[in-house]
Amino acid sequence: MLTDRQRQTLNFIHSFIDDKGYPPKLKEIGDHLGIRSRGTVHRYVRALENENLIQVTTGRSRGIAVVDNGNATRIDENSLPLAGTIAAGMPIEAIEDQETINLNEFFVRPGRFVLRVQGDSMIDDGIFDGDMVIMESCQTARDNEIVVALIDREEATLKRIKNNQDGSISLIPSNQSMQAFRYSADRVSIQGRIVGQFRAY
Amino acid sequence: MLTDRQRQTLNFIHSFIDDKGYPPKLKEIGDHLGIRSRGTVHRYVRALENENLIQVTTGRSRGIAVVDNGNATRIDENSLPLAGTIAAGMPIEAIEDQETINLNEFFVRPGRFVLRVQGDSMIDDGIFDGDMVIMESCQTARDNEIVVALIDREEATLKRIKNNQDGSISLIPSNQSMQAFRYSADRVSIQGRIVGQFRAY
DNA sequence: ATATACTGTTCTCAATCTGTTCTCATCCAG
DNA sequence: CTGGATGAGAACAGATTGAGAACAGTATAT
Repeated sequence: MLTDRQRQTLNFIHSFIDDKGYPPKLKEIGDHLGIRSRGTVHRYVRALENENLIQVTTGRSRGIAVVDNGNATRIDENSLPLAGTIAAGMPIEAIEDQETINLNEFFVRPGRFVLRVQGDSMIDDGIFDGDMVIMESCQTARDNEIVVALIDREEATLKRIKNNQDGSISLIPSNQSMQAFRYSADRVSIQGRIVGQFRAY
Repeated sequence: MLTDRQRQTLNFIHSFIDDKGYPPKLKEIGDHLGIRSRGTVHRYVRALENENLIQVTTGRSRGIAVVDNGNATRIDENSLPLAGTIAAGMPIEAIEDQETINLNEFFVRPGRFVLRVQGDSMIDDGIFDGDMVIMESCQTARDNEIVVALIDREEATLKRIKNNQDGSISLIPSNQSMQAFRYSADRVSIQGRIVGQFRAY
């Protein structure tokens, strides 16, 4: 069973090797963890060796080798590395900072639900046929929000909303070839507003 | 028979381990449940141990291990209810079948990473400026796949790929107002192919 | 090769964190 | 009212963490 610091140490060793192709020195580990004492770092490395997670060649610099045991030594299995923005002129492999993103923590909250989108009424907002949208339950919405609205308690649609001054509500598709519809307020009930969208290829 | 708080404690321990890969500390449990006293949390942990639902290594931090009994009725806190397809004329609230979707299980695999997209070169594929794309590391790609390609080891871009018969490679933006570029194969290295896309509002 | 700087290793000391055990107070159902 | 569930917090022991000294082996420059 690893302590927090031991886990962070192992994590760093792995990503360092992934990144550079060779293992780090004690000082490099310490720099990353904010530890000034090589002795302290060495204690963690020793602990990891005892747990059979790495192998250490005694005495030699960079003498750490990871033990490739099949049962995934990846630390946070539910996170993906955030490799940065694609545009700047940089190889993806040169990912230095180990920022990660956990999709569940990012999107999953009480009161949210997922809908599969059918149709092309929102393609100008990048919501395509077959996409999934993450909605948050709510009863009201501000202008221009994308909401699921139930019309006449029968038909549910995903549209941008506009609360008109006369009290009526316009539901506006994001598709140049479709036109908005206007309903009296009592015919429309908001079911939720969009908080996310995703798609699998 | 568990009390509400005991059940919540057990649920949290399970999902924490699912999520992070290691068990929580008493304080972390308390933070999640809104309990300031480690002593109170400890009482719940002790109760769960007496019910044989977890095992505790006395004295050590994160010394909790789950007991894998089949009759686990726990709620998966990391899932969202899949409310169905939006189009059929049904109120969202009338969700009968509790199909759920777990974003992490859906998208997170070893060798994948996330990129934030900058620019409009893929808007016709519904990939907008600021969106995130989930990529899977790979060296080759088939025609028409969306890939991250590194050009001249300098510039990384997200484009559709086409392997031309003469050995050159075309990188095709999904934007009517932009044009494709063709490169000799040795100038282009594939970094990964798209497997998902998501966006937060 | 030799001197010098660097790196790994072992130890100790001090501060902080964490689990554990208790007691006291509050709230609620029967 | 009584008993059970819940929460706060004090007090303590042991675990965890960080700093740094001291030493030996290794790497590097001259």
